[in-house]
Amino acid sequence: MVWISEADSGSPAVPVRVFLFNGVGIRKLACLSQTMSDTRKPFPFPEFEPKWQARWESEKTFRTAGPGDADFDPGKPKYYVLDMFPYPSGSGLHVGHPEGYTATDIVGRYKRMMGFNVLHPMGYDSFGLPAEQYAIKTGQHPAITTAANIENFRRQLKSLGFGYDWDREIATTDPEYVRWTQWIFLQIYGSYFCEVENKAKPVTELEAKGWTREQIDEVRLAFVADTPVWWSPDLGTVLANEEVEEWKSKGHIVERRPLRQWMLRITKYSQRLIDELDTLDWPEGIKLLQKNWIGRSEGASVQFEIADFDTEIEVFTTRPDTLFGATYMVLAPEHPLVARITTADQTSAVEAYQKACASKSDLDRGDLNKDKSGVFTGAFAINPVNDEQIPIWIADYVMMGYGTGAIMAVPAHDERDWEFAKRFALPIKMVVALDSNQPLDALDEATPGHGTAMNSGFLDGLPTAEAKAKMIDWLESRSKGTRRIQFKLRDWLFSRQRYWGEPFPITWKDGQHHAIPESELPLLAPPLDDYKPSGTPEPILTKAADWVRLPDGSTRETNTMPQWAGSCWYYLRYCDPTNNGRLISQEAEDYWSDEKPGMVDLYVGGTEHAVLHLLYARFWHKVLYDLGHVRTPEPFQKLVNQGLILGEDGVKMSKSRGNVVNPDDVVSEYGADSLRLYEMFMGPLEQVKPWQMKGVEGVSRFLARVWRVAFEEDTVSSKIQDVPCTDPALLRTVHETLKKVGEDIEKLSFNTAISQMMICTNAFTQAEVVPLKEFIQLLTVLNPFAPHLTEEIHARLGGKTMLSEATWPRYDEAALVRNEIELVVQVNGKLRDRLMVSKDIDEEAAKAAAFASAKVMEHLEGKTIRKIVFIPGKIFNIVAN
RNA sequence: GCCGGGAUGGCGGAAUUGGUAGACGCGCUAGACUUAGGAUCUAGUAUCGAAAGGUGUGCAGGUUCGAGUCCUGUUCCCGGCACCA
Repeated sequence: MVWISEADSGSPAVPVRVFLFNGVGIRKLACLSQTMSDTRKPFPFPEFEPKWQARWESEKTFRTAGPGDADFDPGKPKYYVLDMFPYPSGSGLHVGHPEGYTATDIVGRYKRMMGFNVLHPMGYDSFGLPAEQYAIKTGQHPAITTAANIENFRRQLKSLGFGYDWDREIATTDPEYVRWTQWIFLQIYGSYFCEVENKAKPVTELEAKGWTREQIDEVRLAFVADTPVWWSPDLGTVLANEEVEEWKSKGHIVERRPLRQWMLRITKYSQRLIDELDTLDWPEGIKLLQKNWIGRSEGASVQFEIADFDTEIEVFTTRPDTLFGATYMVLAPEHPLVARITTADQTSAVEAYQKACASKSDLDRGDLNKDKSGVFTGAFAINPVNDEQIPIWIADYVMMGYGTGAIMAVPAHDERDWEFAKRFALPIKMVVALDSNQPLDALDEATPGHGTAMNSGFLDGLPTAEAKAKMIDWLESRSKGTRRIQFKLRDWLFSRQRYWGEPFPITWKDGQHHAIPESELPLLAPPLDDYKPSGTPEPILTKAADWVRLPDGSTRETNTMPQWAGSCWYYLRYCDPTNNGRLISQEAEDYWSDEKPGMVDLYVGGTEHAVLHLLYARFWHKVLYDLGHVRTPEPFQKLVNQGLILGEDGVKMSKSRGNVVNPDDVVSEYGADSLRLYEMFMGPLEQVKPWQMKGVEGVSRFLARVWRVAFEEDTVSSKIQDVPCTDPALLRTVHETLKKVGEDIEKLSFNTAISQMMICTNAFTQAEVVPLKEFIQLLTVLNPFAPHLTEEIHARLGGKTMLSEATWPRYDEAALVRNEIELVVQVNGKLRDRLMVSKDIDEEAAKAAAFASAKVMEHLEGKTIRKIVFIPGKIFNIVAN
């Protein structure tokens, strides 16, 4: 039997059944279609997949009842399973999307069948630079292209049969969504970080204490600062550090320049962002990535006086124990003190060097890793421990952005300082003897390790850890330094000069910024005819003069927020997506949170967001938590990263390589169920794996076999009988399948679950009689994986209800029991025989059976038995020599 | 350079966590049904060997009655960070 449909016509096809048992079929085929391969379907999915999708949609099968809904049952346990929502690009869904989406769909459907109230929503991260670039190219407003792209994504997602609650669909560009993104910004803007309580609090508390407006602006979590930023003249915006590479690789110019920008004080949360990772069920690798990104190091800050100047230089060091070995100092070329301390005869050299550095990016600096460069300022600092005068240099291996932008150089024990000292013939003084007994005078490289202090006055003889502590105490007692913890994490550059983003809900008057009233939210960007970058750092919204100028003489902030803003909190909005009075109702927030630290039970998405989205979202969530708007301290309890799907050639899919697989093509050729199943059967979810079209055919054949167990031609197979299962082996296979599939879904081990269902299907194929009840149990556990096919078979077998609403079948422990097992007999650990024995055979009986085996005796010939190892039910090992 | 992850048949991958290596699928081989097969079904398929049997989880050692799994060293591949003081 073959099904024919006009798969490529784009309209829902009416399938024509043709039986190919004679030549008529082929002639019919030939005239109905140009190429046979396009139209041969082993089961009629082009007919039933859209049918079931339409039914789920019209019956709202996957609608989730929440607090406030009439059918809400507060007694049901909640389960929140979330996908990283897509950026709706013009090229549509990539096969990487359905990988994670199918995984969460299986878990969501499974949890529903297990009796959970499952929240499994979908939406669109629809602001962003690419939409604006496209708008510039085509002259169409980004709202139009974005809407079209969303529509295409929605169609594709629906064609895959995902059980989303479409009533909760959101897009970050929706005005109602923008309202709450801006509202959260105002909460951040209206807060400061209280160091005592280690949390954010409203700035109104400071007002009450009599702080001035200027003082408050200094501590807000959202603030304006002049910082060197990455600016792209042809994109017309600044970029975050992390975005620079991406746009550069697309051929855009990116340069460094100081600009006045909005920043968010994420650095205040550094310690909490590290500590609270421990409460989360995330891959250790991702936790480590975040920890390294935040980059905590413990040490001390030390004050160095400058000879002949009434000023000091502060440095940060993780090795205060090596202070006696500091033989020179280095300032970053941009350090504000450089101009002041440089002596007249060094000025021209210093300025030339500064200029050379300014034209280099950080990346170029990195390339010069090996070759140290620098210039002497002519000034000297005084080492606080021994009052020695040490020269002050400037060099680009010291960066302004970390620590204080100045270091004490200890060339004997730091590789970079060593190279620099060698290059410029600066003194090297050894102050730590390593634990290994190396000769102290034959030093030919830096020794950064721990050891015992030497040449260090009051520290001599102390191991590094103690020497550090003692030195800090010494510095603190003389007010020349303090214990200090330093983080690599920088404050978050939060403003962009683009059009297609949320405007800041801020106005300016007399050089001061003000929040606009909540009642004026959402503040939407005005329509513009021209989004082209002007080549200047002026935000594009500046062009909308009428919008910018307000009647009271104040002006609007013209920067917009970065794309991350919308994705920082979307998981909250899904809980209560249409609430116009609040970000999320108290009841919804309360119900969808539980005792675990993270609100979302399972979050699946790509590794590319390991440090950006996942760090930003945690930060926003913590601010909202501190201010009492949410009751969990973390957003995502369990995180799983799906592995990248490579092209058939084993490399990353890309248009230029021509190895991109379009999900639409797979769906029309093999059906949505085959695509879903294949993506899950490829291998472990987290693993990187190449696409194989032959593999899609393989799972498609499996689904066809399931179909053929039920149907012969187009009638119900005579093998299907509504009788008790009398074959214990078949019954055992079915119950093993019920057990394993459930356990494997819990472990997200979908590939092995599918393999078990294949085994079960093969057993049904070979059985003389297929008991209806057991077959439907298989269909039920297969339903989360292949929902359309299973619903269709179930309905055709007379099922009145939908499998999607079935309860998960429980396996029967009794059906799993085997009376006979295979006992493996080994001689010296090598397999010699397998014996069918009773499942609870004891050692004596096992021994008798083993020694009755000719194969075993053959290998024992001429040997003395030394030992016998018997593992009941598994192994009988004879050790002999 | 530093930090992670990985290496199992021709291919994607299994292996109850120390107990029969290669489940399941792809591919391949042979057969059956066919005018036909890129459909379906049956059997086989790590490797050497005619067989008995030997050898096999990147490589070299070690622990153990027994190692893909644990320990030590090492090579290669992938990802991240990269002068972070």
